[in-house]
Amino acid sequence: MSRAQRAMSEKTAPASIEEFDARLREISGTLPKRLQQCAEFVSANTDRIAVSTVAELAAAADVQPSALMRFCKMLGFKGYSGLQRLFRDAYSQQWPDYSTRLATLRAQSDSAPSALLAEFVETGRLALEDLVGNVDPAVLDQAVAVLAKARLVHVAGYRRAFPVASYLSYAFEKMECPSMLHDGTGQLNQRHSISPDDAVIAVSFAPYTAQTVSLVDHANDLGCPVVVLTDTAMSPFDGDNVSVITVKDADVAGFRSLTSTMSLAMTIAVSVGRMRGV
Amino acid sequence: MSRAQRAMSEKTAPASIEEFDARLREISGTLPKRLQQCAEFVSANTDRIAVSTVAELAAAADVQPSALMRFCKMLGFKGYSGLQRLFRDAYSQQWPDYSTRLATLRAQSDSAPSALLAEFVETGRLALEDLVGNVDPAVLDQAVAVLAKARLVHVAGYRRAFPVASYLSYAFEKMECPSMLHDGTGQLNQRHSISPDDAVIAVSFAPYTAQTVSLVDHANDLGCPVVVLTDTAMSPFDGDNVSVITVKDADVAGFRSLTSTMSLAMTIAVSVGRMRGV
DNA sequence: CGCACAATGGAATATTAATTCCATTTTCGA
DNA sequence: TCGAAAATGGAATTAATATTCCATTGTGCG
Repeated sequence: MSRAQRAMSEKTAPASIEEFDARLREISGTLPKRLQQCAEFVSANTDRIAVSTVAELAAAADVQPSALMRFCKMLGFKGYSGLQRLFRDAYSQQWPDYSTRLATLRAQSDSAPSALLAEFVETGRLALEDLVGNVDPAVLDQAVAVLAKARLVHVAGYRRAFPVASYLSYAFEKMECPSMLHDGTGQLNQRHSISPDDAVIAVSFAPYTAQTVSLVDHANDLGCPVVVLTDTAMSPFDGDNVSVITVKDADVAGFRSLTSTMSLAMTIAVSVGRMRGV
Repeated sequence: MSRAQRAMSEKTAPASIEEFDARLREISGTLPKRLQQCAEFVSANTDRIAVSTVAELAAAADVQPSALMRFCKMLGFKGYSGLQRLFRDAYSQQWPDYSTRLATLRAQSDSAPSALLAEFVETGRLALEDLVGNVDPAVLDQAVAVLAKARLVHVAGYRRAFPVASYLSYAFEKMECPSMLHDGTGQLNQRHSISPDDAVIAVSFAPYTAQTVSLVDHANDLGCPVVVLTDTAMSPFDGDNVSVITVKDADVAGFRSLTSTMSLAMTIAVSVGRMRGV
């Protein structure tokens, strides 16, 4: 066993990305050539660790798998799997398993409201961070353009999507964009007010309210462009004139936090307002 | 081999996330129970696919690994590895950390909407962080206790506070708590339905809608306890039976992001529901 | 009601990937 | 320049993981 290896074996494995970075900086420079090569490649490609095998990473770094193994041990890990676990967890711990976490929450039946608040806040924060990485600017631009061109914007969203719809409607009103909220009051069917010159923005989450689905289909059949904000790719919204934007908004205690959807909705509304204002 | 499985085997595997989504939508609904369960879980947790083993994903979706394998084949993949490869390849694009992605989004000078989205997200995130530190658990507990004791909860909030009020109303309905949304439809004045056995939760931001202020005063005069969610300590809500919770929700482009208020409102609603459920 | 076929769970097997081992090469001090 | 220790590459071994298979359960139809 080499001097360097002996030196590391006393150390314990990094427990976070920060510790990993620190350790890397600490040993960098004291390493033999091939291991230095590993260090450089790894620190420049941390994103690949979670999704690559040793063989792949070794090939990409132009070293032998065994060199990478030695490098991992140098950092204090038991092997490559240890290093990989760190990066996989860092990525997916962002979206913890809510079924299990909910169980824990329910278990502490005396759970104070403030614990629940923390849960909502944390979920909302992660949802927002996720939103930034998952929205395609091109799709967003296109949605805004479509809505800005419309003579009248129809806003639809029922049940838990209704708060978003109503805020959209408020924003459009404030910016003096002609819009109409399909609120379902009195079970009146307002869809006959939709014309091909208009546009529709619909918000809907699983289980997709039948009324929303049929409204979207109706508009699509008329040749009226539709923008849908929804939760998963499994949504039943489809058609030549329909563009779908998916937002992941995790549930807490059975209720969607709506933070991401709200932020996205406001972005669209304000952008439309600005574009029309010009 | 089942009919469904035969049908898929002719198809070729999705080559992109978009194709994957399309295929998922296509077969969804025609699937047997367990495979539908896979479809739902997978489409709601696409981010986990790249970093999980079949066993892990199956456990999280609460199905057998073999069910997940059948599901993969249904989509046209040769096995789980095929599906995983698709997501691993797409993984690195969304890896740069939050602040990097945010900066990228902001910098898209050709696209005003994405810069605005970055703004909304960042503001919302800060507001959420602020919220946890600034809400007094004791006040929160007291508010929950008051609402949980009520025979009927009146929910009020107009204009930009209305989305919050309507979501509160939705949550109460779902949890089977008797509640009434004062929505102002037809300018009808619903305040005479308030009795001293009830409680009111009102949401209002500057400039405080007169209707909300007078409703709160009315309830207070009746001896009916009131919880107000508002923005500053300067709000005109006051009275022996009134407890005020302030939430700081920053503006972007003239519009409140509502993320904090929504999170707080949901916390209260769920806590009330739980307390009543006992 | 019972038959046939589809769906499912779980264990057995095959495949792939991680890890170790050792022979060979390189480095460095005497 | 030689020898010893360190470093390295690549194959062999071991562990983990994906995949298949089959017995059992559920379901719809005659």
